[in-house]
Amino acid sequence: MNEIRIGGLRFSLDLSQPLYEQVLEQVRSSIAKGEIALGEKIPSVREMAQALKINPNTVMRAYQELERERLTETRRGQGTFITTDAARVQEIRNKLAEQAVEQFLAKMESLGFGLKDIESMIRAKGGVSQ
Amino acid sequence: MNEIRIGGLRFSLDLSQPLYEQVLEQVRSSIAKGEIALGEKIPSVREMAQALKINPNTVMRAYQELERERLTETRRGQGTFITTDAARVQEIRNKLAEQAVEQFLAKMESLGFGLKDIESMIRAKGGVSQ
DNA sequence: TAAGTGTATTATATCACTTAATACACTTAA
DNA sequence: TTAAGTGTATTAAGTGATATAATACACTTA
Repeated sequence: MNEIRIGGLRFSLDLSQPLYEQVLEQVRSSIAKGEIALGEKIPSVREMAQALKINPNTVMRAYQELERERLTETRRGQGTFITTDAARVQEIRNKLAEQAVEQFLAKMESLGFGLKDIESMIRAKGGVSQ
Repeated sequence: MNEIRIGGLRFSLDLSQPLYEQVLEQVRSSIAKGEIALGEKIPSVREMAQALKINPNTVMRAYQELERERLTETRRGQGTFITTDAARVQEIRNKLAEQAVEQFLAKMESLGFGLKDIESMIRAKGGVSQ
């Protein structure tokens, strides 16, 4: 539970993956899930770096990718804000989900599992709500 | 379609992932799927390296991991052979599938998707046989 | 004007991965 | 016995991604 809370966001970083990627994915998930409101300001690069105890450049790298995906808008001198474009958020959310599904099905297929197997395994594991 | 065939195995390598990991996973999948018979010999380290145009050390790394997982048995001077332990193969196959399912569900949950959503997306994508 | 933003640059360090070149122990077949 | 083919170990080197550090600049706001 190495969880860090800052500006309405939750982070837990480890060494299993590049830091910038973890920051990117966790902010992105928060946006996709609607845990952080559209138009809201997220912590500044320096603030985030200090809170997560990582280098500002590493945070920058994550923030720049978020902007490239148009999930955030950055205003020089003001800060970084979640986009107000709800459609864009849904677009990204669906794209990421599709990628996850494809990748998952490919993996399962490579192990020789069929659709029926996969469905029953998911139902068995299903600790997911709804 | 950068596919390479050697000793009943199919490989397609790229730069998106460590080479030794790709070799490992692709041999492992072939075993799990039963595409290569139990007890069968797989190409020698040097032979495989030459065919895939990679370094013998890189192949070694993959082969050693396969042996650690007890999916292969190596006999000095003779070669590397698929295990004859069918139960072990199923064990690994199921373990990998469980991991894939867990990781997938975690990812989907992080995007705010529930079980129903997931099931319908899988049915929609389902290009998998059976 | 001062403090807080995003941004860019240069340098350095570390680590995983890969290749290369050799060498050794073992097995098998000629 | 010998030669060729196995797995295995070692040492060295190069490369690229990642992360840090230090600094500077442009912009905005109070």
